Amino acid sequence: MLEFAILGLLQEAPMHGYELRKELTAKLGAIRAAISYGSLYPTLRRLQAAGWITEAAETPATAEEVPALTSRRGRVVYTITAEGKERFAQLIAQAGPETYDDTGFGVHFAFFARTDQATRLRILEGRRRKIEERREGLRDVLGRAAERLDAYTLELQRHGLDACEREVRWLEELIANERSGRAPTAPRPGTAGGRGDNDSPPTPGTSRTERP
Amino acid sequence: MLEFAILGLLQEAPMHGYELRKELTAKLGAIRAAISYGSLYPTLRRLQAAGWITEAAETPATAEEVPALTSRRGRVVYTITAEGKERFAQLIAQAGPETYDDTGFGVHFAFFARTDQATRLRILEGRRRKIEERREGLRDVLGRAAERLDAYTLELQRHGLDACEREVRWLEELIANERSGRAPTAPRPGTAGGRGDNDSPPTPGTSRTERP
DNA sequence: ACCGCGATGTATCGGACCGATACATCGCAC
DNA sequence: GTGCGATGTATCGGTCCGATACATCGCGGT
Repeated sequence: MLEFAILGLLQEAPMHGYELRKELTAKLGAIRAAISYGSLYPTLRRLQAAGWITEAAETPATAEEVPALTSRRGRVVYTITAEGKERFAQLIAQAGPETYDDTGFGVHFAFFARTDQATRLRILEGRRRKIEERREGLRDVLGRAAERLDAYTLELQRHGLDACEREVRWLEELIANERSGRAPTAPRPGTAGGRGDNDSPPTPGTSRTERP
Repeated sequence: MLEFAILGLLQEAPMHGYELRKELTAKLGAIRAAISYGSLYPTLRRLQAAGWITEAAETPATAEEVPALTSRRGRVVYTITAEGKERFAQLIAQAGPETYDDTGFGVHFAFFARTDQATRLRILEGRRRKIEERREGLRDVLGRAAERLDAYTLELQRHGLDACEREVRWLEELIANERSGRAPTAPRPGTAGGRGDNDSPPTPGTSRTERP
C-alpha cells in the first residue's frame, strides 16, 4: 500500500521524506491518519533496493571540501525511475481483492487520476460488492443475533450498517458518473463553499459541465 | 487491541480459538474485517504466558491410555483468570490517545457494557475531539489546497468529511444519552424491524423509557 | 544576548497484526 | 465411497506503527 502511494506521489515531483509524508497525509487524510516514519523510511529503502526510485543527497555542488565536523546531514531527495513508473502501472493493473478493503481502496481511489477508466470501474464495483457483503453481514447480526448482544454493541453495528449503506450509495453515484464519462464531482448544493467547478477532468473529451 | 478484545470476550464464557474468532467477528464486524489467526494464536500464547488466561486441552477424562497414532488434536479451551479480569479493568481505566483512533475506539465501544459511565463519557468525548480535528483538517484541505488536488482526491476528501460530520453527530447523541443516564439506543423510527426495546440497560437505576 | 520551542528533517527498534499456507477431522450430500 | 465445506490449530514472512533518538533552523520572548 505504502509502496503504491509513494510511487504515485513521486510521479508528480521528486521529494524528500518529510515532504512525502506531508503530501501523503494531505492526499490520504480522509482514509487514514498520518503515515509513520517507521514505515516510510524502510519502504523508501526497499523501493530503492528494487530500483523503483533513486535517492540523491542534497548538496549544491560547491564546498565539497570540508564535510567533516557538523556534517549537516542534508535532505535526501527521492526520484522515481522509469522502472518505478512501470511498477506503478503494473500495481494498478492487477487490482486484486486486497484493493477492496478500506485502506487499499482509499489509496487506489486517491490515484484514480492516474488510472484508466476501465480499471476505475472495476475497482469501484469490487469495492461496492465488498461493502454490500459487509452490509449483509451486519444486517444478519442485527436481525438474528440481536438478543445475544448488548445495547452498545448493537448501536455500533447500527452505525456501521448506516455507514455501509451510505458508502454503497456513494459508490453507485461514482459508478454511474464513471459510465457516463463524466468527472467524479457532480455539482451538488453541498456542504462547503459555493464554488462548484472542478479542474482537469481525468478523461478528456466528454467533459461537459452538467447544466441542462 | 486484540488483547483487550480477547480478555473482554472470555469474560462471557470460556472458548476455543475458532469460536473466539467467530464471536470477535460478530462483535466487531462493524469496525474491522475478520481477525487473522496469524494474530489470534500468538496473542493467545502471549496472554497465557502473562497469566491472564489459561489453556486446557479438551479431553473428556476416559481413554487416556492410547493417544499415539492419529492423536486427535483436541480443541484448546481458553479461560480467563482473576488476573486477566484485573488486567482488563486496568486496560479500560487507562484509556489513552490510542483509544481514540478508529479501531481502538471501536473495540472499546464494543465493550462499553463492561465499562463504567465516567470512562464511557471520557472515551466518547476523546473520540469526538479526535474526529473534530480530522474534520478540520479535511476542511482545510478542501478549502485551501483544493486547486492542488485532482477531482478524485477531492471527492475522497469530501466523502471523508461527510463521514466525520456524521460521526460527530452520532457521538453527540451518545454523549447526551450517556449524561442523562439512558441506555444508548433511543427509540428511533429506524431501519430494521419495529421492536424498539433494548434489554439490560448498563447503568440500572435511572433507566426510564423516554416518554414525556 | 540568550534561551526555549515548534517546525523541519533523517533514522532505528520492538512489537502488533495480516495473508498465505499447511495440516487434520467431521458430517453430509452426491 | 468420495469429495467438499465447515471446523479446528498452528507457523512464517512481511508490512506497518509508536516510541524514541538526534540534529538544524528561525522566531519570539526576556
